[in-house]
Amino acid sequence: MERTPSHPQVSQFNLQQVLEALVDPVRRSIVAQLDAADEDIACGAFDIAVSKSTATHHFKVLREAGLIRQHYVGTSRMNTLRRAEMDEVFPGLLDALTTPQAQGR
Amino acid sequence: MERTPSHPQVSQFNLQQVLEALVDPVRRSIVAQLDAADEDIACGAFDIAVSKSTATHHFKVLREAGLIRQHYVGTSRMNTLRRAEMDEVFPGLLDALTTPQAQGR
DNA sequence: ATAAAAGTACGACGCTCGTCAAACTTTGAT
DNA sequence: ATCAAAGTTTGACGAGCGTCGTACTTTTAT
Repeated sequence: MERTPSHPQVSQFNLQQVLEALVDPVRRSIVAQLDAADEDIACGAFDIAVSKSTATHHFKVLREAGLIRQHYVGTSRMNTLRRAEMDEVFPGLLDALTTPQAQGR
Repeated sequence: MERTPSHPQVSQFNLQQVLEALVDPVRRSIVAQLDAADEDIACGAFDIAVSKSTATHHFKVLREAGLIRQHYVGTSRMNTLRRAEMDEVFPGLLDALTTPQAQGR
């Protein structure tokens, strides 16, 4: 188990990869839950209807796209939305997706 | 050949479908070219590196998602970006993707 | 009338993606 | 020491997507 996963730098953010991450509804739900929360959230604490191994996959895709940052606390892996960094590179993108307007569709 | 294809109404726009349309680089390129132009563009006049049948497929996906409007002029099928309508439903989304900032990544 | 131009429709093919179960690893609690 | 909790890894499977070529349709030009 890799305990210190690599995160891309802001300079490496790539639109194609970010969109591929955000096109999946489960992953978009994860992003929305992180955006709505004001604390980090453990992988197992999300409201998603998939198995643990599938969840691991989704978190990996989000992390590698630069959307979330992960770090361990005990056996739990905590997740943070890299909001400011994403906004810096793709201004307006996360706003457009986390709006209640968009959420409703 | 269907000469009057159906276009979704604004009330039917769906985020999942729009993102699935925009995640493909060829389709995003079509949207970008339409956004940059100030006139309608015929299907055959786009700078895309795929066959005609594949192009037809991409235009269909964009149309059914509500991103473009199509109408015939002779044998040519003209395409228009439904910018205002998209902005109304998903404010900021197209802006975020057509920014030179985002284009460069 | 004939032919060219512009797309469309239809299969078909490969590849990727989301999904899961099972086995494993690491940490923390008893 | 043991055991439970939380994720990860691996391999597999099925579905869907992007792609193409070929045949077809509709319109326009000759």
